[in-house]
Amino acid sequence: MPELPEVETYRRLLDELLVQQQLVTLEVLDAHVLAVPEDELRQAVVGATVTATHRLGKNCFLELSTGQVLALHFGMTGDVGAYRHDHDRPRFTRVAFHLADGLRVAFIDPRKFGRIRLAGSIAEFQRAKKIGPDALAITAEEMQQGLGKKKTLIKPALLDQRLTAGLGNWIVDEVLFQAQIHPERLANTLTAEEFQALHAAIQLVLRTAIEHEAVYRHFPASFLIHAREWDDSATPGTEAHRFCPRHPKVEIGKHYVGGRATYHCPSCQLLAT
DNA sequence: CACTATGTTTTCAA
DNA sequence: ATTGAAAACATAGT
Repeated sequence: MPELPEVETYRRLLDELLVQQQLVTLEVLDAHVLAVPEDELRQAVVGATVTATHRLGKNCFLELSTGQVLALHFGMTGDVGAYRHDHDRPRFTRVAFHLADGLRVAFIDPRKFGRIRLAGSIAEFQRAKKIGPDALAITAEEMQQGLGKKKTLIKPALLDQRLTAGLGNWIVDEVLFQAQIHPERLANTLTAEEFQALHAAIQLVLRTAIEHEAVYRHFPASFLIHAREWDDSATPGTEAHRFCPRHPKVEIGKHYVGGRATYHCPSCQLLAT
């Protein structure tokens, strides 16, 4: 589930567990998630101390005492865990960083779309990956400048990490719902007021999600996310509710925009201006 | 078995 | 240079 709020939550955990700790062993259980040769990574990591953590969009960085930076991307299913003994190792742990006191920090990723990279600096990584300003840092004016020129639908534009980094599929739907903008509006037809509303919605959604450590079922009832199917029947009281939080009689629609499943309220989010 | 999935990257076309 | 559609990646869950 790693969009910006999840990655920020992971970063906070990694910060607590790793900062000022020395990495003594690199355990690679599945090299598929490594985007650098294993030996090179081991050489960079073993013996180094983590001096700080950072986040940019959906990327988390571990700054090493050597000056190098470990860049973690969690793909679609990445997660972070901690354990002390092999028999407690989380399922789907692909890489583990061992600390001097025995704690092991796991990079977990069932579907293996996540990647661990090495970079000289965050700035270098950002340039190489063409990552835009973080979604929590970007201003409404910058958004208007970046997205306002795009002759594409607003939803794919918001998902484009080069324009603003950190928004993923469900967050974009939530943001567009909160800003009451239809996902298929052309980006270059949005007004300054609409960019202001988008910016405010991004702040609201991201801050709320981080506050709840990205546990969706704890989000306010005013959020569209409850119409998604994930947290359904398993726990009583968490069934997907199919109606708009603002229009109890209007069913949330599901269709595909830019190839991605998209939920929106046909009453709040109109195509015509 | 059929189908979906929170993300990115590539490829091919218009 | 843009934009878009589709496929690919690897696998779990329903």
